[in-house]
Amino acid sequence: MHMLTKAPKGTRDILPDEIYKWYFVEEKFRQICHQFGYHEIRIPVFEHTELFQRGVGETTDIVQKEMYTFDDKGGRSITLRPEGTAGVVRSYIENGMASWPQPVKLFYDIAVYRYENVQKGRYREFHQFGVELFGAADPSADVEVISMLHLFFNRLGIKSLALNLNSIGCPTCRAAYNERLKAYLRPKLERLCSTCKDRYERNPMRIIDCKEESCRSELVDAPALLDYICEDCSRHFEKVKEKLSAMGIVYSIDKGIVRGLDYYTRTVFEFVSDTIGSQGTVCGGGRYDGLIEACGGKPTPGIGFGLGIERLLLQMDSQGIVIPQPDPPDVFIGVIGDRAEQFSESLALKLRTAGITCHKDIMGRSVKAQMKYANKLNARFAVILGDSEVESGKVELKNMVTGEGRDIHIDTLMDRLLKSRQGAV
RNA sequence: GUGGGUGUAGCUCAGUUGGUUAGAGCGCCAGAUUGUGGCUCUGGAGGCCAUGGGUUCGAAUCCCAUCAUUCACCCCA
Repeated sequence: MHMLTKAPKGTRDILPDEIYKWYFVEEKFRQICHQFGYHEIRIPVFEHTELFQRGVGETTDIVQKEMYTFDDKGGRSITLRPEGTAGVVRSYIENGMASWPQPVKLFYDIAVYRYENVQKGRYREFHQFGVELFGAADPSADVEVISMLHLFFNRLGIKSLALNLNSIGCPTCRAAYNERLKAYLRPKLERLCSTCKDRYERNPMRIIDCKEESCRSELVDAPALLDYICEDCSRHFEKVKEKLSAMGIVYSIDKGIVRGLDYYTRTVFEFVSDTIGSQGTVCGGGRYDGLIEACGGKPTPGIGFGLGIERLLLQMDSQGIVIPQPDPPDVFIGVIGDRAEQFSESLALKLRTAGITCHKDIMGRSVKAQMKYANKLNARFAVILGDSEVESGKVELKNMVTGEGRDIHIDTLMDRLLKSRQGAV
């Protein structure tokens, strides 16, 4: 197939026969956000490249090799957003949200862009729900965010996502840990892979995450960050766990969660599926108490998550969750002849004005073809308008499910259609 | 960036040891006597057999390359 008629790698069309699923989860997400006090923010698709370099982190894969970056005609370096947090943080600072009533709770529903090789559940353009909560340092904030996700998944009927939890400490205890880790690794340094040698200086913590067999074997008794976090961080984490348990939210500790973004602090978490392929992380999030300051704002605690919509839908599909399909059209108006054509156009407008979903023939087809079309549309009723109907004012209102027809006066059509929605035909 | 699988109609797929004009089902359009859908029947449209080379008298079929797609590694949502 030619390039001209082929969507770029990693992108896809969401067609009408699928879009109702998107509407459904989007609506559920909006609902729950409003219930938890979040307001929607819409941010640009692109930002200055420096924002992501700073806000996501220079050592991350996202910044090092996955960004869609280009120079605009004014010579500025621009990048398509690879995630939502950085843009929202920028907006928080730019719009002086520090002087809004605290905490500031925002949510978004966006497309994001990463140059990666595609596979199941991974695309170059994909979609995320996300929230960002600014100004609340207390463990209550962590727990509220997680409980919101818990409720969201429950409402969608999703049962089998595992919640994994970790704490990656604060800059202070992490620095101490990094020294400890480096001391552990120093004699083994030569046997680590090349990326890990690089990480050793820049971000040793991420070596823990390396999947290379050679590195893994060197790491078997490496110190785990969670065992070395400072007293404050530890107390914070204990509170989070305690509160989750009190709310009956089941979790497990995964000391391996490091998060790909540099500015995460303390609580990090994931909701993971084992039924949607090897890319099972449906939602990932955590606390980023250093990020706002790093981006030029006043020191402000923050916490949030990103939730992959494609993966969410994959998960629902893998569980056999049926999303309700949109209501079929109320009525199809078939037309024969010029006089009826005029009449039917006015009638259709009148019905539509009253909120009735009404389709009519605009192809000039035979009655038979029009009825076939009405059937494909799944219309609940059909009427045919010809000269005799226009003259007499009587039409046959045909129930397309039962096949029964009944003669009615055209002036009562609207009323009957409205009533039929309540089950009375 | 690295591996494996797959490329034939809008979709799902047949296509024999290489042998005339490449098929089916679904979908689309039209018809089966007057102005009525679903079931059935008939007909029609729709293919550079991914692309480019090669082998051969002859290639959808065999070989090579490229591209696309898909799964996986890595990483992440």
